[in-house]
Amino acid sequence: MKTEKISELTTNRLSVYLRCLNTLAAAGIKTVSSQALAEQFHLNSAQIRKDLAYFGEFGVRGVGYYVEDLRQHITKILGLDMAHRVGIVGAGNLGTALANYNGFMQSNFTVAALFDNDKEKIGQRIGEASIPVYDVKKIGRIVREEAIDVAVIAVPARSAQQVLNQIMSAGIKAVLNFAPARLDVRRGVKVKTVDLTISLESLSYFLAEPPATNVTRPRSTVPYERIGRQEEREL
Amino acid sequence: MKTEKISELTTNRLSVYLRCLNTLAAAGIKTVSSQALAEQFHLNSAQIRKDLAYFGEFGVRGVGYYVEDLRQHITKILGLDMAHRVGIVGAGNLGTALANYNGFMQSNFTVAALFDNDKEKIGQRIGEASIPVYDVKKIGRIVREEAIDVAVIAVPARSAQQVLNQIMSAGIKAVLNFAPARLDVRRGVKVKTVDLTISLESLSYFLAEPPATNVTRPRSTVPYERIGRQEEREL
DNA sequence: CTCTGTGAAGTCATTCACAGCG
DNA sequence: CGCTGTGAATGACTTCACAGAG
Repeated sequence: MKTEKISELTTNRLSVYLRCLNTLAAAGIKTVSSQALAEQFHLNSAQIRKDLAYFGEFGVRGVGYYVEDLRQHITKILGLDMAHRVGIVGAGNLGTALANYNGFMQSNFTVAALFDNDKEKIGQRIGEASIPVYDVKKIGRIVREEAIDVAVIAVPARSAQQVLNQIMSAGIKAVLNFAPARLDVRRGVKVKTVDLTISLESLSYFLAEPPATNVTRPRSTVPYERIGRQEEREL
Repeated sequence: MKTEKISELTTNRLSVYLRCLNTLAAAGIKTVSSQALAEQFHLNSAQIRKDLAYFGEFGVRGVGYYVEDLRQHITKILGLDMAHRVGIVGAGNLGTALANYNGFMQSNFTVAALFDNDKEKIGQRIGEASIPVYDVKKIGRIVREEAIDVAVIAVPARSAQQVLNQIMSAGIKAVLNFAPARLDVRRGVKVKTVDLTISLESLSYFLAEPPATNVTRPRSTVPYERIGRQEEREL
């Protein structure tokens, strides 16, 4: 355990490891070596050990890791032992789809509010969970009242910066952004951008490529689609 | 121009450059130097030049790049001069939201079909564009009939591999996957995964961090949120 | 004897810095 | 003289390989 700075690549992989451990736990597996984990999920065993070693010595030499124990450690490290409350800005197609998306809950995230500037939508309630839609101007107040700590930007690119500014002013420190736009981010705030335009255009390049430069991949079966040195950059 | 292998990071950035050039063109700017481009959009000028130089010598020494000319070159390189037809598998919240999403069209993508296994949904038509929902079993035929060349996976994680297999059997070579799952990919097929679980859990880590390791960012204003060596890995 | 934790080596990406074209 | 295109330098991430704990 060395107190270096933790790369985002590492935290992304911790999330993957956690998912793998959940699978193992569900299958009743009690212990697992880094090598077994690597083989089963197409990861690299040294990388697993190194990632984990940043946070402590969780393994037992000659044995491996205790699945349940490691699961709890990673949950704690990722802060998933704390509940998070999410506010989604933009109650359009994407925003409402995300509000109904169940994948949030599994990681201890609850969608507490939607925000929009459309008079028609404000005051409505969305989905089975009946999540209220507030005026986007009230972000500050609602964030406080609802103890929201994570924001999602699901507005058109042209409004994204303005929305982000309001979000940051409300004191939110973690933002998931779906707008295909460059955003200026205040220090101490973390924005993760999911840019579908870039993803699609990059796929298009792959299709456009004349020869088999396509054979960039080392194996035909790819490790968890390589959460490695490719892709998953900040935007 | 050296015919090396092109990294996905480069193609991602080409998409960003294209977006920047569109902004410049809309503002009536005719030429731009790599340095001006870098400053305005928080990029690195050497990287821009290097990325572009992979594909040819588009610049003019002493002048820079002709905006319109470069725009067309990048459009061609990314294969965005060809129309793409998209099939979305999974007509749930996310799938239908994506079907209605307009951002696709701007890059010459058209959503031609949705697929689902829910009898209730099959036969319906979704959204303003009235996109038909087909039985997921008919992927092969519809892909042929509708000349679909890009697939989107918007189904639960447990079905994702099976769906991908059908997609690959239908001859699709480019896939955008939203299922938080490890997928085994056949050689010659490109899968880009957008894993919201990982994104969220990684954000959670940031919130959980006790000290200011938060200050990972070099500048307070971040270059297009750094499509660099951080994030944007394959999953 | 197995498997972790980790220094060292290797690989890949970004940035620097400059020769040389226009 | 300004700016591109690019080799060289730097930096970041991954993988190797092994000492040593259990």
